[in-house]
Amino acid sequence: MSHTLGIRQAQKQKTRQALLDAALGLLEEQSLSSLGLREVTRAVGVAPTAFYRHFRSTADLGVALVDQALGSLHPMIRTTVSTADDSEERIARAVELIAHHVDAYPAHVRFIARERHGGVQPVREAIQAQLARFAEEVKAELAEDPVSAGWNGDDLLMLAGLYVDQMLITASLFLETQEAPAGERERVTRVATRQLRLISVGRHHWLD
Amino acid sequence: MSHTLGIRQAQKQKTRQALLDAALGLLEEQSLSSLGLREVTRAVGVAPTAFYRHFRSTADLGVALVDQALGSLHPMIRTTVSTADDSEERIARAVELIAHHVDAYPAHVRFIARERHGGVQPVREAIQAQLARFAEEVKAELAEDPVSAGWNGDDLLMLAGLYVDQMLITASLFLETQEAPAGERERVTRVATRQLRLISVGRHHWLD
DNA sequence: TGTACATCAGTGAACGCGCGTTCACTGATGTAC
DNA sequence: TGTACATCAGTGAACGCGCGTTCACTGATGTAC
Repeated sequence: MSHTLGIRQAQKQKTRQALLDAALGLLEEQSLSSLGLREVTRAVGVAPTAFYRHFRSTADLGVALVDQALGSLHPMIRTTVSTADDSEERIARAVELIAHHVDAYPAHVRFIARERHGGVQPVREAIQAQLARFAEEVKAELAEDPVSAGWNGDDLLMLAGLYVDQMLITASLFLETQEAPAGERERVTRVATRQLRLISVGRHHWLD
Repeated sequence: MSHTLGIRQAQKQKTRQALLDAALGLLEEQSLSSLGLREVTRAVGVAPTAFYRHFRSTADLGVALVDQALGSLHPMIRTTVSTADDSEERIARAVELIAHHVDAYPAHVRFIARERHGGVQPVREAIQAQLARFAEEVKAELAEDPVSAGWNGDDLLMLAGLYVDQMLITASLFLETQEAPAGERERVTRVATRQLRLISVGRHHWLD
């Protein structure tokens, strides 16, 4: 049996998660920079002072959100990249994976896209650090592909970064289609597919 | 002689521009979503109520900032794209152009990168609309290049979007190097150059 | 050119409100014996 | 198992403060004659 939390700790974690969830919800319509501690506690239904039992500030809460949001993006990016090598079919499946992830965790995607260049430094840095880790992982995965024979490390990392950025851009575009007329989603799918294809073509002819 | 403003209108425009400039400065450390009207007027040295003579709200001011910021990005993107076709030299010059633009207008670049996915809807929409216009322009420019012979319109627009996004990402990376150890700038230059090169390679073999 | 009136960018006082933070507290949970 | 004490997540009152917005105002600039 794994470690079981006491009643007290379990309740504390539950409240903490409720604060994180409420914050994520409130961040659909504003930036972390303007998120108020009282807003968050009000949404959860606890006293404002309870906030301090879990976080020093909303910036601190933001850093915690980065881990949760990128924890969910992590498997998506890994799967997408290992899928998106070259064949038409596999690229199409990769784009579908991104679309499904946006459907499953829209608030996470929005949070990362918004705060990646947002006004709260510690959060920005946490996101950059995690994305850099992702790029390293993608690089390692690319390195095992036969297409990468003859590539040096810098170029592999460059390509990995291109994939990670491209995935975030595409995810962000899918997010916008949630409140857009039907058909927009298909358009985004087509554009994203062709962009991945162009990168794939460049990759195959890199050493020509 | 061009139209000369009266003293009153000239002074009004001066104050308006002072408000825009002050806001842009304050936005280096926060998002528009948390920018206060009183902060801005305090920085300029006018009464809070003077703000309403120029803007309905900080969101309204943000939309005005979009025009100014993208007005400065406009020539940069045009020149970069018309430069970045294929040859090694021209790609290198395009990346230099981006770096110089970031040096010249760091606050504009930061503002666009931050608010493109930021928490203020009208500003987000204004940025998306302008970037879409840029992509159309880039598409028109690409269409005249012999390399684009045989390309359909959708694919040209897809490539144009890829260039625009890539430029913003690169500009944003250069921005970060302003407070980073020397050498970071060279690293960003090298990575950006190779990413443009990979896109260029993909472009040349697109119809293979 | 001079005069009388209109315009309107910027003022300053006042308002009600929600903010972040402090503090001493309560009462359920945890621990030692 | 039962008792006595310690811990600590969440409370609720209180604070000083800066916010956005209203309003009637002032005085330099603009306009009509």
